[in-house]
Amino acid sequence: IRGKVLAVAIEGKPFLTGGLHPDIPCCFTYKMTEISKAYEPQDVEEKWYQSWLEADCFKADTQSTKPAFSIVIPPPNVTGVLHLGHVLNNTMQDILCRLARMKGCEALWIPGTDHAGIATQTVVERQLRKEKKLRRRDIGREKFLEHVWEWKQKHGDIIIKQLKKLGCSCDWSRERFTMDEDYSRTVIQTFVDLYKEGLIYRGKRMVNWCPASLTALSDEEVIMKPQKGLLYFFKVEVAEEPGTFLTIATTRPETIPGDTAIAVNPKDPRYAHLIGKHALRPLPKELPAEQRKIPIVGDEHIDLEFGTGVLKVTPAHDKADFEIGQRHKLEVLEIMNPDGTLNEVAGADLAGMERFEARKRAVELLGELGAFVKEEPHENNVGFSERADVPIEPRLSEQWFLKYPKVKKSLDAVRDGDIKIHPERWEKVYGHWMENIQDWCISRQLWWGHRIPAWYRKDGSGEIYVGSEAPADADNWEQDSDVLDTWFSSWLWPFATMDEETKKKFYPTSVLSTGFDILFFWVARMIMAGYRFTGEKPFSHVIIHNLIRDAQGRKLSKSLGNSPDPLDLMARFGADGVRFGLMRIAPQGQDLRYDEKQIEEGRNFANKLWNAARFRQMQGPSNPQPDLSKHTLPMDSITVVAQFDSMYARLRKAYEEYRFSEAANVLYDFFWGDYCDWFLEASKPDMQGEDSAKRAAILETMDYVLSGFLRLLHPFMPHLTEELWERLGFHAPTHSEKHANFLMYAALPAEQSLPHLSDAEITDAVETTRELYEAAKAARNLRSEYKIASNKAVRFLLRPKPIWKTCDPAVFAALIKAETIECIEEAPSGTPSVVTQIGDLFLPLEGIVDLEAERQRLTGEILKVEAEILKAEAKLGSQTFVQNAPPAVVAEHRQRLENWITKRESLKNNLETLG
RNA sequence: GGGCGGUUAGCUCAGUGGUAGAGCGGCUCGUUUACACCGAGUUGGUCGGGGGUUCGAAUCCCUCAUCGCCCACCA
Repeated sequence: IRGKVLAVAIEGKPFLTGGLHPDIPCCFTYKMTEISKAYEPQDVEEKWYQSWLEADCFKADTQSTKPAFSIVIPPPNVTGVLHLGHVLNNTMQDILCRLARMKGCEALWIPGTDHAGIATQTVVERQLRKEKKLRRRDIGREKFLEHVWEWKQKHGDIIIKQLKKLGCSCDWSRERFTMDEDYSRTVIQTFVDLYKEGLIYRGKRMVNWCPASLTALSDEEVIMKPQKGLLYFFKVEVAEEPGTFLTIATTRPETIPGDTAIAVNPKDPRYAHLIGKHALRPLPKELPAEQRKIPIVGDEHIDLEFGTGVLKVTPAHDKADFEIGQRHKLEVLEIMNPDGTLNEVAGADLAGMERFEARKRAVELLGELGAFVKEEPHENNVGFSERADVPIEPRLSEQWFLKYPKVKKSLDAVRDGDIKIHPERWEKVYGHWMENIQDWCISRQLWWGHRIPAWYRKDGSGEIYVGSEAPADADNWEQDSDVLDTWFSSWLWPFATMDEETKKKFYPTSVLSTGFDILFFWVARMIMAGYRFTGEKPFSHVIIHNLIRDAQGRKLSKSLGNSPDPLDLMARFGADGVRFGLMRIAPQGQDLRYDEKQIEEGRNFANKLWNAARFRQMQGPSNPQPDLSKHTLPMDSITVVAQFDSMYARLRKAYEEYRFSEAANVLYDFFWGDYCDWFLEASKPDMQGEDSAKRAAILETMDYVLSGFLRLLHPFMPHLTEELWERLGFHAPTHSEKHANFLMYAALPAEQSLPHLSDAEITDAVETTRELYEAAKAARNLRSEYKIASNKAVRFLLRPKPIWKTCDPAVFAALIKAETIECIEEAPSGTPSVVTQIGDLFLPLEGIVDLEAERQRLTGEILKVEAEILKAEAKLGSQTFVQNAPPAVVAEHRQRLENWITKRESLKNNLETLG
């Protein structure tokens, strides 16, 4: 189209009227689409995710010559559905990956899921019981596992689909599952290697037994909870001294039949003389006294202060007692079945009873025997099974254990900064755990998992075979029925997910992002596995984020019903809105309180950006690759670009420290405040103005800032920015020729936007603009004082200072909604005024002004200013300050004082003219 | 019992030595052609208490209080 464009209409409705001057010939072709006023994310997000997938944007190339950046996803449970914690964690990872691509790295993000032994098995068992009234033992191992696999096929990719909705740029072609064939082979081989090295051994030890899941658990899977219970006191007779009784305090009277000693501290004067004698255990009562006779031993570990200072020792059912038993070679008497019921050893009265029932019964029995003394309320810590949420039972059983490899190396790696944990304080926690590390019980009495590659000879010879394949004469052997702890597979995750080629390019990985709750379960173990099996660290940086809590500070949980569904949030606010909203409040090192308001803010910001882009689009086509050096930039443009640069600098710093909320806030504040509230508002008059060069310069500025901002924001809000990038038609140097059209591969903007201007020119513009904007605020304040409607244009008078000469009156007028600004030399009498750095502003409102009120307002101002002056004078009057403070600080105070004094003079002057 | 972290506006939190900040909420005004998922203005704080270092402390040190978390075999 060549000619004069007066207006543009779409379907008969005027669309582009205000933006073009009728006398300016235009030459452009412009594909116009009507843009809706509010951003509607759903279609946009779906569309772009598909486009990225179709163009293979997430696929990492092992042959690439670009520097590598890699992350492995903390594999969510295959049973899982997305919760807010996943959203937080995976958004962070996505941001880092997308940023890396824009920095010119070859980024790989490996996704996958974890088979989650107990969790998955429990879910499937429950379903089986509900739907088919079957228990797993009814159908046998093989059939049961078929059910689990079936279930996994059906539900296993739910969480993966949800991650896609969130916009995660994982390389889905490399999705892994901890029970994949390759992966399983690695797990088994690992076991075999460690066994051969002597680090894995089998032994009968005290383990944490879960009577509900019927399996052993690692120490990490046990959660200590304070419980209100009772401390029971009962007495036992000393066998050698009939009539002498010892009173014992215990929380677990039901284990009395399992007691094989009484222990006292040898330093305890009350009891020391009894050491070596015997006591008569009251239960089971049917046993003859001779069989109830147990030794009284002396042990340093007995606390003289607690209870009566006499401890009953139950080596089979208490960890500490077991150790005392070891020290004194005590008999180990098991009185409990795996499911937590008492067995016949406990005696006829208790046999078959559930453990808590048995406790009550035992107390009754003691009473009947006259051995019961008293009970007291007592609070103690009881270990609960993390999964089943029932008290665990310390139990002696035959299990497989791992002596951790490379402990020292792993400790040093973090201590020496080879692996950095963010925030740093977690390094201490890590160090503490590593220093007190205990052998890891790795066998689980479950079916769902990697079966332990150990075979026992059927002939009872006790011969054990451990290997990655079954022994040749398999018929003579029986495989161990247990499986490995899930974490025994996940600790290999960073490298077991990679083939040789991938490892060469992408291992060690760059960053690992996870919650602090699995620092020991997973992170520490991965480090040790990394050093042991690859000879290298598995990752260089660990980002630890904290828990999301609700507005009341409670943990988010299904049972409390306070756990919002991220899919619902994404449907209502858009994935980008959820991502951004959450990132803005995701500080490190502290739990974050979630409130839907914050997600709403994310959505609002998306809408703000959408409309700012829409505003630009209405002014005509944008320059795909804006170039500021071709224009004479007005002051406001220089300022906003300088603000963009300093925002970008702060953003880089925030990224360096992995401070995502800082990064999000920096982006938010610049765009909403500097760009929209000030720059866009200031530039509006020039959009309709006569000066085409100026208009072009401003449009170029908008293009420059938008193009840069979209790139910087992209990692946080990938869909929306990609959409606007296309709509505005921007181009930038790309890091992938194949994906040149995608914002997601665009190079980041230059760090210096105005290299053609001198520092002085920039500082000058920024300073002047700041004064002008400050003055605008003061003027708006004055309008508001006099209740002038914000849409009403009024006349202002200005007694200018020299700086006014460099300001654009039209801009100022627009900012303060002035009909005219008339420059004057003398303060007019009887007129409300405000004192600013660009001059004294007067608001002539004849007849409306309450002079007395205005006088009071000005007097109040003067008082405030005088207080400031006094403060400043006191400061500068202090010799110690002037002598000791840095000269720059002193100069700053001097300048401040001068400004206050000038202001006071002006105010006084204006007050006088009121009459 | 050991360790770590928090305590700043009504709420959620920034702010690591130089004039106490943001968002939300509250209140007032406004539908002006980017945006009511909006704009303008305004109201909120002796920075948990006490002591110390310093010319100067929300910021560094000590101490107390309080809340939260992690670790630990007082039965």
